[in-house]
Amino acid sequence: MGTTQLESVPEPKYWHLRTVLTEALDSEFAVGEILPNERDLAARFGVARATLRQALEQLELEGRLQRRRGVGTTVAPPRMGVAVGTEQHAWPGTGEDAWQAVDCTLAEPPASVAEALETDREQAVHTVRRTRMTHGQPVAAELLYIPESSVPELTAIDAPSGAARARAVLRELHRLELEGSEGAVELGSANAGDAKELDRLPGAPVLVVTTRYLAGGRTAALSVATYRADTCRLTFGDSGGVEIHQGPEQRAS
Amino acid sequence: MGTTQLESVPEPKYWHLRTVLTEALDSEFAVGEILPNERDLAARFGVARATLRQALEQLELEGRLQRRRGVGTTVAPPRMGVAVGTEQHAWPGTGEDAWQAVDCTLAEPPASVAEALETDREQAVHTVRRTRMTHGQPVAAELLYIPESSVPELTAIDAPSGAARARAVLRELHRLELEGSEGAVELGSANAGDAKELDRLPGAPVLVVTTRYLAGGRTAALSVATYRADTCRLTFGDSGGVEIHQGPEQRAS
DNA sequence: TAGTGGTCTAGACCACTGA
DNA sequence: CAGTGGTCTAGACCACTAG
Repeated sequence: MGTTQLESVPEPKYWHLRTVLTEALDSEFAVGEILPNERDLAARFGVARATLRQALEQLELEGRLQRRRGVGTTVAPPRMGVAVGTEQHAWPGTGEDAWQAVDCTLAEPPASVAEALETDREQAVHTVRRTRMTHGQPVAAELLYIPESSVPELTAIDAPSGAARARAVLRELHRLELEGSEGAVELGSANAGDAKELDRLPGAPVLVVTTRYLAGGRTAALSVATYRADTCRLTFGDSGGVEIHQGPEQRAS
Repeated sequence: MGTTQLESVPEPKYWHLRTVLTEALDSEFAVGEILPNERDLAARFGVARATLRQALEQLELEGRLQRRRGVGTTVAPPRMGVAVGTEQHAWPGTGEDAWQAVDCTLAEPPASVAEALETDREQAVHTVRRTRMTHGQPVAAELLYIPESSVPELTAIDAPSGAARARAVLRELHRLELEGSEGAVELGSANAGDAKELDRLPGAPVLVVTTRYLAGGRTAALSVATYRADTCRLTFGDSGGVEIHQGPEQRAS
């Protein structure tokens, strides 16, 4: 006899579980604390492990939990506010932001990048790979595409590749007068390369920030940065941004 | 279809499946086309249905697929660019944006909202609920919190609630001189209410845009808008934003 | 009513971490 | 090594949509 309650609109078990766990996290657990393992939790709630995991995945997506294979599930700290708006009027790599140049290559870009850059497909571009650290943790991996024509003085630079060359390219880019920028934010999933740099598994949810930098009436550079969606809150505008934590469910009927 | 041997780092089946399906979507399917059902697809690839679903979930998260219960899985169109940056210097509800007022109530706010508004907890706020439509589809649900002190002339307005009152509150709000705004974007999951307005299931991934509007040296209004992460690309800056579609996997080792 | 995606189960094995 | 989360299976039933 299964129908014991559930009113007229039966709620999925994993969703109800998410609510229960959310309340438990708010009231009974401290940041960094380790939860019981999945098998114990599933038994305690009387559900299959897969169902329990579905609830944990939700909470991880919301930045409430952090799961590490071989270690356990811990209560995550509030998301870090990461400024991306103040850079809208500054070249990448200026200021004291915590970007760290990793590598730089010169090659033909993917077709989609060439299109966005409005260059010929054969036009080579410098591809600078950078990592952004905040509070000692990697929060973003970026690919910066700079057409050769944006930094013509660089063709004869010494360093063939590596971080030194990346910094040289940025230095040269900053000689241009930035006229403006525009960008977009969307949800994506980390590919193998980004996942490794962000210390996550492939497929982890990321916020993809695409920015086009304008100078000399053209697109002088294009940035595609992937931010860890579980740990980051992207802030725009003058100060650090607003921090709102959704309270308990609104509007139950 | 050579046996691309899995080297020392075996790739999960669902991840490999995601790659294969991505390539198939790029080359063999048109937008809106219906895929074979999950049971057939799973059999075709020789995996369990749950594994196949894990791959489909990834693709849905990336905005490549759209799944509807009772109907099927279809190829999703490219994400819509939705401007949120140009509003940074305009009050909500001005301009020709496709917001539609739904309701308005006057009550004490949740604690987290009161804190962000920098008001006393007992200070009542107008809560305006709006929906944003683009291309005939709902893309965002918003809760706009306006302290009573921001629109004092409104205390004696006629309409007690409903869309009419919502519009009246906005009208009154626009009499203030906007001094600036700041905001943040983060990943969240739709609660029951937002999910219904966005035509999604609870837990669906959303981009939560929190904006604080400044006027008279105070926070005059606070907006919490949830955008459908599967169909929306949030654009900032002057024009429509950059559109980059990640090509095939980079950097296989 | 037939067919779809959504939920759930009870197992199994694997990859990784840390003692 | 023992214990953790990650992957995978082969089923089952349910909620929803459309003809």
